[in-house]
Amino acid sequence: MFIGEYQHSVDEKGRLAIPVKFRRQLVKGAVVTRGLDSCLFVYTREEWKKLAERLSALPFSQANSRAFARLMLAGAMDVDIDAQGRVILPEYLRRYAGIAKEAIVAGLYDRLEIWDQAAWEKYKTETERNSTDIAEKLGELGV
Amino acid sequence: MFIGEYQHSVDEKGRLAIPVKFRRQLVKGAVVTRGLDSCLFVYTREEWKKLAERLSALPFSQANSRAFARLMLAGAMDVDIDAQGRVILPEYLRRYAGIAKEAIVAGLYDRLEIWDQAAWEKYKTETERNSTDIAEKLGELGV
DNA sequence: AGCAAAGTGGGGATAAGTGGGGAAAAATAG
DNA sequence: CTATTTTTCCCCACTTATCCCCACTTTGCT
Repeated sequence: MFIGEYQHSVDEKGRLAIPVKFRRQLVKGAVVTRGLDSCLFVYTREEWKKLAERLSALPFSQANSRAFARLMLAGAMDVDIDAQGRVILPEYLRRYAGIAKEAIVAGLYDRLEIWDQAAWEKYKTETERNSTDIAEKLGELGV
Repeated sequence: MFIGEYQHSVDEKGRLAIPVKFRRQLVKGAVVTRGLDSCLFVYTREEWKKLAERLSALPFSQANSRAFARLMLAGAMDVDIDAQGRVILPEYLRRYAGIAKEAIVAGLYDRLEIWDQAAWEKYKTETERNSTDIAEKLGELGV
């Protein structure tokens, strides 16, 4: 399970260090995808497989499920961790998440999220300002 | 398992390099056919066999399922990977997909798709605009 | 303060991507 | 049936990108 928030830099080759705490769970490989709110999601291979199977099971005769599966599956990239504990983020994913130099790696229980640092700060302050509203909505969900 | 999105060029002889990550699964040969949304589908021989059987089992009485089966079955072409990891795309398939010079090879779990680069970009931006409800769809999948 | 472990950057070897030439095979005409 | 042309396939070579390894820096702990 992934918990915590870490700041790391992305070098010129697009490499990003995975925090030590998360490495052991990802040595068998990870899958990085376009996530929501302009960040990237990182899943273990097993977690990803479950998701991909559900996506590929969507009827391919229907235009919108075809489109959805294409975005998710083609947008994904499976990556390996090098000897220094880093992964290479493909250029198109960095561009999608607007990751320049400094990135945030956050653990969200069953996945990691990778954010551009500035975007993360912005998102956090906005969310904190709205936190009472969000709390009310969570209440509606029975939490 | 095919995932990810790769850009490759088609040379004057109609040859297209298969991304390294996909080659091992296709060394035994592949089948390229006309796909949906003006792209080409690529299956392993085994996957193609399963699909072809399902297609030929479609109700013969319905005009549109007949047309669909014809599109895919009649357009299919058996291709081999050369020593450089490339396949030759027949002229009629390149014309069908509008592939000029730059092509995109996308992994969609159990098949590859080959797109003309410009067509792919266009399709993606249009789809992204229409799927602000990605979150909802992910929710439906239980993610 | 010193040691160890993690983070970061870069250089060199190796593999992948791409284009083109030539041999073998096939097709067509004489 | 043979000769010439065309097409297909295989191999070579150059360029570019990827991967692997080494080394320095920083951080945290004893």
